[in-house]
Amino acid sequence: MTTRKIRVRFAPSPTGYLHVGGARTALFNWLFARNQGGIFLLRIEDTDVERNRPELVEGILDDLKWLGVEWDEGPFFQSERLELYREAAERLLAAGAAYPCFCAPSQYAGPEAKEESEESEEEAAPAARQTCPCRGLSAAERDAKVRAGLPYAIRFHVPESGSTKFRDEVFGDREVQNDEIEDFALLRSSRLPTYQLSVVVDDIAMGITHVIRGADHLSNTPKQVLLYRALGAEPPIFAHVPLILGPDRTRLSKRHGATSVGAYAGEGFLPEAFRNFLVLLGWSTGDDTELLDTGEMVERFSLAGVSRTNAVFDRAKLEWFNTQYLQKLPIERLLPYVEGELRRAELWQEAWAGPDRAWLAHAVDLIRPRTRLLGDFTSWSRGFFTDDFDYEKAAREKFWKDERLPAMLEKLAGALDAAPEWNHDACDRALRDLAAAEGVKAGLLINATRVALVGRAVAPPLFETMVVLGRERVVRRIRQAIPKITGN
RNA sequence: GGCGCCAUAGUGCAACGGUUAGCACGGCAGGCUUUCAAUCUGCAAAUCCGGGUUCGAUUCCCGGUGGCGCUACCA
Repeated sequence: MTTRKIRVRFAPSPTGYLHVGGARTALFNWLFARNQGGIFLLRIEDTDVERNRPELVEGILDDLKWLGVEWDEGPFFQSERLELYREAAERLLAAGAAYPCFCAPSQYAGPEAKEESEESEEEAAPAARQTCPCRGLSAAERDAKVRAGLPYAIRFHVPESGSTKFRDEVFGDREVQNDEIEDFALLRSSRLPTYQLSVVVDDIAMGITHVIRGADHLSNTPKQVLLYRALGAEPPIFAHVPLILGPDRTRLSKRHGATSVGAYAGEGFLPEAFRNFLVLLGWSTGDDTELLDTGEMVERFSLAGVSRTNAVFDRAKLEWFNTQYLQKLPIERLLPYVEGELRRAELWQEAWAGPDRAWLAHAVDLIRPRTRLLGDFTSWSRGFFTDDFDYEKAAREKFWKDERLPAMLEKLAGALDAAPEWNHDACDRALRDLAAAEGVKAGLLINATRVALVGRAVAPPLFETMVVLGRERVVRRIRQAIPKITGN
């Protein structure tokens, strides 16, 4: 096979945050590089001055790091390599592979014009391939226009016959007739390169061997292959990965709610869970394996396993993955995430990093079977970490109805206060003895007490909760709750 | 409009000429009784349509339909 070292790249443009589609592309590139012992580099495609937002770059890098996708080289910025693209364009111009175009940019209709033509129904222009009139200009005419100071773009002269072939590891060998390809722009009249030019120049310069990117680039690939050849380079191997769609099967966008990686990080998803979910969108191991740790992912990833079908982003499944990781993550890996969550909620206490670390671990282990997101550690389980919590309405209505409760809870508080020991069995015995003496089912007291202790109907088992909270707090919270029950 | 790609339960994937079409999420129904968003059990649910090829098509070919993409001096 090839002796050349595999080199791949992820090339986002800072026109927005890192969205899930881009994240998945980055992940695939990274996995492929790691699997092949190759190099993964990062390149920022910031050649569109209009839409470019430099302040967004840092966020994109942060999101990639959060995901665990780390680059070996870069980030490289195209805005710092403009001279390279200009030279390439000039070279193609000199070689006759490109020509200056003096047309006004506006005469190339954008999306709006397209909609208009739909309204005017039938009369849609049969426009096959539109050839720029500037292509036919004689050398003298061109010189005259240039000398007159007319602004011009540089356009690639696509061969009028023949076909262009390339290899795609996902979609197979492709072939496109050249007469289907329009003369595309390489350099804008502002002397800034278009994507088509800069991507090829850089991929050549950076020795990229495999271009793994979204399938939305599939149709434009022939243009780039033409450019590689015109620039005297061998095209890389391509691998276009299917798109990620929203639940309505249209391209994922803000309309579908959170689409940025950062939003999911902020919502309390674990990076390992998010990554696992992402890798299975458009790729599979070939068997029924779903839970894959980083090592397994790297080991098993291959372009052959990439699907050709667009995938719908399913948040419910993402939450399931998160739940899985939340349950299985070793406590020492989970604790830092919980700490972050508690800090955000302003509930963090320094002692939990020191002497009370074991207590925190105990509480987290008790709470986690019922958690799906990190936020669950500060929402319904808030009462474990602070006295400042409230009694959920649904919980009060469901478990604080019996009018005998205030009296019984007062007795329970007394019994617990006097219990010879403070552990699961002692609490259990104290409560059940009381229930028996009062002639009520233990469940009545258990459920009412749970609400008194943490304010929720859905919460961990009671006696372990008592152990975690400690005798003093348990007795106090039961007594504090009593008046609220009466008034209910 | 033109060109292209894709098509298995609601969703993500398996089955790459022969299976009762498998797994997971979600859904629904029960169990547990110390709540449920925890847990256990069970159930429903798919090969887009029409032609071929073949002893045999989810699978190969053609047509249709649908979805998506591209068709920018955006990336």
